[in-house]
Amino acid sequence: MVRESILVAARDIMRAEGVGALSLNEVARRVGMKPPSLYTYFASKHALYDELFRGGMITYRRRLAKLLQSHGLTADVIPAVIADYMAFADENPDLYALLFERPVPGFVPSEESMVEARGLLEDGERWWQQALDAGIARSGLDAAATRDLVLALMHGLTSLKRANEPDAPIGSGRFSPLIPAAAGLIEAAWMRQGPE
Amino acid sequence: MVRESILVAARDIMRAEGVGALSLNEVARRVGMKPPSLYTYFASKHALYDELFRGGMITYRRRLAKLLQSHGLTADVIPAVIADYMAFADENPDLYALLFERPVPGFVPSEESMVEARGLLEDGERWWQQALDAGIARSGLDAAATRDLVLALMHGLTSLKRANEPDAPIGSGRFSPLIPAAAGLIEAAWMRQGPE
DNA sequence: GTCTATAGCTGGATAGAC
DNA sequence: GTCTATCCAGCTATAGAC
Repeated sequence: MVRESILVAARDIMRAEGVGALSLNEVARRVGMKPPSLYTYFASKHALYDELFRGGMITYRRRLAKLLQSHGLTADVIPAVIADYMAFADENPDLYALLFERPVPGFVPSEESMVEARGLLEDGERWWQQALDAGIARSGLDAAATRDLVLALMHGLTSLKRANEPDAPIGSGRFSPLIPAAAGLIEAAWMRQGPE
Repeated sequence: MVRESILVAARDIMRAEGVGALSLNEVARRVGMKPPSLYTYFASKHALYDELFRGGMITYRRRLAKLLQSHGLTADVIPAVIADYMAFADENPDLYALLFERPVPGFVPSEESMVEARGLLEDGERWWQQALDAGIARSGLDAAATRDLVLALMHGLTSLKRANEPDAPIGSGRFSPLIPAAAGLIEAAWMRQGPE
């Protein structure tokens, strides 16, 4: 599909040069077209960004759901959730930046895309709600706040890793080895077993 | 000073349009010059970025040192450190992005600037080393890793706040109200008083 | 130190032929 | 659906007059 090859070329550019460096001229060059022909497939550069944004959200949302479907959200799965977020960022640095760092001045996702973004947040809230209801976790916060604090921790590790040592393999470097300790923070504070 | 007014104009643009949207043409317009005249003061656009990077690092480094000089790094000062990082980002979104998110493709800070960046990291390591040596904190990690994990937490909260609700006043919104809970995580896991 | 002039390149997007 | 031609604009940076 031509459409697909355009998206692939766009992602290649974003990965190599940065999300903000996407250029339709360069996309056209790579897919062997002249720039005006792209407008048959996308109404504008922002429409292309938007499609990648929505597709990326859907991809990560499914990926996270798959990771949690078997276990539910328990203490022992938290390191895997954090590691998977970091792995998603390493495997898809273009999508990670586009979805979670908003680096394109003036790009605002469409309402259709925001539905997916909100869905991801709602998924997270639901999982934490179940964990809190089941007594697996006692954070003293509501489910949304619990989700946000864990999100901050995993996003912080990942964002710093991307900015400071993007090419460090997972398992080495300053940040990915901290994942167990990060999960340990949550566990020690919220998931200690024993009497209340 | 002309030099100073150029830097101010550059920051205004970065704040309004995004760090990547800085343009020497626009800077010249704002300071009432023609673009070539800027080259009397800065060798290139990257040199301008670099000056802002180094100045921003020095500013934040001093700010953090001032915050910690009286107390040292104790459990009760951690919320203030996190809140101050977030406040620095809200007050200087241009510098925050430039220093801690590396959003400019191709911009690499000069060695002179990296001295400051490394200095900030070393300061942080030193403070945690003192806290660990004094028995104030027991993280089970070395000082550098302890610093990095706390940094991830405060950077995550701040980065998400900037991306998702940049205009929320501190005290409202999804993220800044989580600062006490974030500090509580650290405290509960590492700074619990009492027998080992 | 500031200017004009200009090189040289990039970009997004549209009109209209085929 | 793809193209040529084109518009209009932006940009960094340099040469050289004043």
